[in-house]
Amino acid sequence: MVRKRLAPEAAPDEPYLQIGEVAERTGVTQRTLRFYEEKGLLKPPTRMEGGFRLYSETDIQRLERIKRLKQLLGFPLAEIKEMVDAEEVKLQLKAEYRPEAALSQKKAQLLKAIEVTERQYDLIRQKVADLAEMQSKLEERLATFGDWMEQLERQLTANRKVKTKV
Amino acid sequence: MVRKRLAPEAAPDEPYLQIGEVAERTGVTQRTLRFYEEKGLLKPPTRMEGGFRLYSETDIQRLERIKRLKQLLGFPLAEIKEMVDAEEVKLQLKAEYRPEAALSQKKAQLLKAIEVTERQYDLIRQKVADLAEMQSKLEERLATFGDWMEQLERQLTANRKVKTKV
DNA sequence: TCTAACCTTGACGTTGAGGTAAGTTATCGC
DNA sequence: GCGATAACTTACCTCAACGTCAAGGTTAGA
Repeated sequence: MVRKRLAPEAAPDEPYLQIGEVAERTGVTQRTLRFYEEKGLLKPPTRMEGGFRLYSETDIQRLERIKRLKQLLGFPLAEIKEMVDAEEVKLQLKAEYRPEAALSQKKAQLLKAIEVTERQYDLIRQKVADLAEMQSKLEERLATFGDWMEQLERQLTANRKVKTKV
Repeated sequence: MVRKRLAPEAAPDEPYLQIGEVAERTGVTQRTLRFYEEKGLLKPPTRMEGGFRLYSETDIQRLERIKRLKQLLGFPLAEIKEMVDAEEVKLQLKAEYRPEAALSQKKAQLLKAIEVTERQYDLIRQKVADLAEMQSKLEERLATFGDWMEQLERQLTANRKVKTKV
C-alpha cells in the first residue's frame, strides 16, 4: 500500500494520474475503476505507451460524481450511468459551441439533455420531500422518547426514595 | 394471477391475509416475503392449521416500512432490518408500559432506542442536506439550459431569415 | 369427495457489484 | 540492464437479493 514511485510528471499541462493514485485519492479500488470503465460509467482513459491507464482531472471529477450519486440515491449503476451521461451532454454542448453548422441538431441534443435533467430533478425533489417527512417523524419520535425518559427517571427516583425509607 | 378464492373471512376481529393477497396488495413477490422472513426482516407470521401464512395488518405495516426505507435510502437489507427493529423497540416499550418491575432495564432499552433513532436521524438529515444541494444545482442547470435554448432559437430564426433573403 | 387454486419447502439459477489470485508486462531509479 | 514496485488482463469467487422450477400438501366450493 505504500506508494514509492512518483506520479508521472512528464505531463506539463494537465496532471495525469495512474490508477493506483486515483484509487488512493478517491477511495475506490482499482478493480472498481476498471469495472466502471468496463460498464461504460467511466470512459476509457488515455494510456501510456505500455498500456498503463492515465486519468485526467475530468475523469476523476466524473468518478466523484458517480460516487456521490451512488451514495445518495442508491440506484443501480446502469441508472447512475444515465444520469452522469446526461451531465456530460451539457459539457459537450458547451465545448462545441463554436461550429455554426448543425444548429437544429444541437437543439435536439439540448432538448434531450433538458428532458433527462428534468426527470432527474423531479426524482430528487420527490426524494427530498419523502426524506424530509421521515426526518420530521423521527424528530417527533425523539421528542416522545425524551418524555418517556423523563417519566422513567421520576419513577426511578421515587422508587429509590421508597426503598431508602424502608 | 387471477384470484378466485376469497380471503379467509373466518377471522372476526382482525383481517388476516394470505401470502398471495399480501403480495398483490403490496407489490412485492411471495418469494420476497418468505425471503424477508428468512432474513429476520419480517417476523414469522401466524399460520393456519395446514401451515399457510397469515399476515396481520401490523405485519403489513412493517413490510411497508421496509419497502419505504429500502426505496428511500437504498441500504442493504441488514441495515434496514436494524432500523425497523429500532422502531419496534418503541412499540414494545409502549405495549408493556405496565409492569412496574425492571424499570432500570426499561431505561436501558429506551436509551438504546434513542441512540439508534438518533443515528438514523443524523443520517437522514445529512442525506436531505446533500440531496437538497444537488437539487439546487439541477435547478441552476435547468435555468442555464433554458438560456441556451433561447439563444439557439434566436440563431435559428436568424438563419432562416438569411436563407429566405437569398 | 373431488378439484382448481393456493400454499409449502427445497434447491438451484441469476444479476449486480465488485474481490481475489495468477501470470505477465511496464516503469523508474540506480 | 536490473530489481523493485505498480499495472495489465483473464478468470474464477463471493455476497446480496431475489427468480424460478419441482414435487407435494391445503383449502374452499361445487
